[in-house]
Amino acid sequence: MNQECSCDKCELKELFFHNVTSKEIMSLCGSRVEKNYDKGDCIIEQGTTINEFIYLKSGLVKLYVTNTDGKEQILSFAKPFDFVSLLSVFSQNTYSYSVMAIDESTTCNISIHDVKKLLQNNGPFAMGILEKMSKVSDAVINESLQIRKRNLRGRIAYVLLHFRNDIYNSDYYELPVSRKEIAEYIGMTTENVIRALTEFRKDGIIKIFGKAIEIVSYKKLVQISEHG
Amino acid sequence: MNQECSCDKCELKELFFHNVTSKEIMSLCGSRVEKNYDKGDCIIEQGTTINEFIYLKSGLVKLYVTNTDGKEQILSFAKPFDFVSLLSVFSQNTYSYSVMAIDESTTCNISIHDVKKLLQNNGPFAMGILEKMSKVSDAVINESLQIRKRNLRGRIAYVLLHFRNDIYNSDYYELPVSRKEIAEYIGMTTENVIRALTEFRKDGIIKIFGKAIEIVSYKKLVQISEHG
DNA sequence: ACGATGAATTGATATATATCATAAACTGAT
DNA sequence: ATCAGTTTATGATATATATCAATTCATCGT
Repeated sequence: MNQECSCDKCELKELFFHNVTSKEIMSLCGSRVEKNYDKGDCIIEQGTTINEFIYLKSGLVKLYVTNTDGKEQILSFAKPFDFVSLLSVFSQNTYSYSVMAIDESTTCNISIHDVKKLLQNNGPFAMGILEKMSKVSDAVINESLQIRKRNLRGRIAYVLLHFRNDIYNSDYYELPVSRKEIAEYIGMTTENVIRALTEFRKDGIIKIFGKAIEIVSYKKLVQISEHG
Repeated sequence: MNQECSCDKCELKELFFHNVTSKEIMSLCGSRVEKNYDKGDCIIEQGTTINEFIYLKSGLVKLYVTNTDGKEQILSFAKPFDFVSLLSVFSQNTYSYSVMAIDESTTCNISIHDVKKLLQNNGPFAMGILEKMSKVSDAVINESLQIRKRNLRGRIAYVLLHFRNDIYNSDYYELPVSRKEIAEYIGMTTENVIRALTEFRKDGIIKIFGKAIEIVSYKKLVQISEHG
């Protein structure tokens, strides 16, 4: 809460606002708050009022919407340096999706009012935000298209590669999500997610130890992702 | 090309940039070009360099990507006041999707360089763009989620209602797209799109005269859209 | 250590959707 | 008016996915 301001040392600063001087960033410091979340903690709840601009300093989160029938659809997984409260911030008063930590996470929260004030007065800062926002939206939309054009096996391969390449950079990793959550992400049933994983295991493409995955044949996984 | 500048009279101006003075908009006028397109004309081709900021003054367009296997996925339909070259403009050098007129359309094109220059110097203008961009991205993402959670019948009902409510504001309208394009939009086959339409017709929910659709029972269509 | 709850798994079956084949209706160019 | 190509339409069949049921496995709190 009242921590010593350390924004000028923040390793995230330049990534976001590479056109903005240290001094300008510092001006946000007064209202800046860091928050820690455990796995499973809710960071943003769909429907609540937006009054902070939130980005992820460390950890991993899922963005999802809850439908009227109670079912959840996962929009995207966000990793550090991704703005978490990005998509709706400038167009709506309330969040149209929820965000939950799927790993221990730290966010940096800034009063939306202060961000807007800075935007008005600082062109390069505005450009930085626009660029980042454009990138994040693009990524979410592209992800959705990628998933939609694949069948079950292709979708599972795509997800495994997504974690491999975009999150963990390793052929061995712990899935940060349940089979059910993978199902909610790719729009298929939990049972079929499990069946596809089992198939891949039986074909020697991956090894499975509970939540841990080892990619044995990266090549085959890419092929399945691309051609079903 | 060299038309008399009439931006101050442009009815679109205030919708986009309600915080920006007439004078500021005028500063863009030098590089502003209007272009007309016939139905079927390509406005933006996926992969080409982005050097203009394009928005739709009148008409109707489809945004789509062409996959490596030649198949097309329709992202969204855009109507006047929607930015057409929006999503990638600030994050990429080339378009990641194509835009085609599906009705006679007019666009207003502004040099992207000039827009960026104005953004740097004009906070309220930047805020206006941010808001609009946020809204458009939100809409595209939401559309995708809406479609994904429905089955064939629900998707068709959703699409018919989309044209009804968001584009034509009438229970009777001419579909601006082929059955194949509807299929590319909702991610199902052309045959099944046709079958669903036929079913609705046989059930007395809609009437079909070629491309023309008459919604007979709005209520039932909503019900199908919501509960399959 | 215990039971309780939810997660992962597997199989049998039902359902939805895709594919393939065919034909009629429509469209545009000559 | 005619032909070629495309769109719309319909049926038969194959395939993919969902649903339902039952079981094991893991995890959490008392």
